[in-house]
Amino acid sequence: MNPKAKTLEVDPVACCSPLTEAPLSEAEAIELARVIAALADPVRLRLLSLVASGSEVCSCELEGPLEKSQPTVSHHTKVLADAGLISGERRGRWMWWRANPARLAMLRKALGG
Amino acid sequence: MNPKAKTLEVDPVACCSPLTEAPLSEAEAIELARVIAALADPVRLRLLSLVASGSEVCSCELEGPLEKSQPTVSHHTKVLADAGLISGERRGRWMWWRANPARLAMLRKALGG
DNA sequence: ACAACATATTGACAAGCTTCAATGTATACG
DNA sequence: CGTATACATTGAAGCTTGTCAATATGTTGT
Repeated sequence: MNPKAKTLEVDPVACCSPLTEAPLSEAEAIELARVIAALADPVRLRLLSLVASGSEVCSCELEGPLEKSQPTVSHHTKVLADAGLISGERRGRWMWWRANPARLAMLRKALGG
Repeated sequence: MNPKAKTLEVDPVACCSPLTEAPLSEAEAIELARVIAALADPVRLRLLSLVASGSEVCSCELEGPLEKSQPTVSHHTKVLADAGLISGERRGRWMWWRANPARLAMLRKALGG
């Protein structure tokens, strides 16, 4: 449909069997690493925790707590959204972000859950 | 004791409350990101899955499956060990690696488990 | 002591990442 | 329409990372 859509181009809730059970294939490892890399940054971890511990957060409410510039916040929300960890919805001038719990659950399962 | 010891300089089983429950502090986020960054690489994910799905694996058994040079494998084992995710023991000429399940459990918990 | 082997370290390079200023795009309100 | 607001994109600087050749360290057996 949309050839440019990068968000959620892969299954959001299943990636690979727990890495404690069987060796990962190279393809599985690449896909999993892409999601994990989205979390391998302190600013994005805090951003996600702000979004996930609330119900909905708009971008304008993130610059303050994160102490980062507006382009930097926009960049990080994009990385997290491309990894399927958050989803954004535009309402008026504001972008409202919410966490995707299933995606985090997938990660925990891949990590041996 | 050993001022050079980088491995496990932090609590291996507790880092921070689940990021779905409360916003992370900056210090918690930095610490957590350091561990997650160790997993944000396809080669290290496959390495860890090889170690964790077996009981014990020696470095010499990793170069083949990973298709990486010996220094590269050594680098990756060091990164994972510094993050507390695996532990190595030298027996004779060989380094034997095993996974630290508690460390993975800590990660899953921090990710909302 | 010497040679062979397994692993660690160093140094170097390419690639990627984080950050922000500047600019672009889209929405809302007079 | 024009202006203000919220967010996205671009481009560039500085830093980090993954990789391997070369080399060093440590261990085993002769």
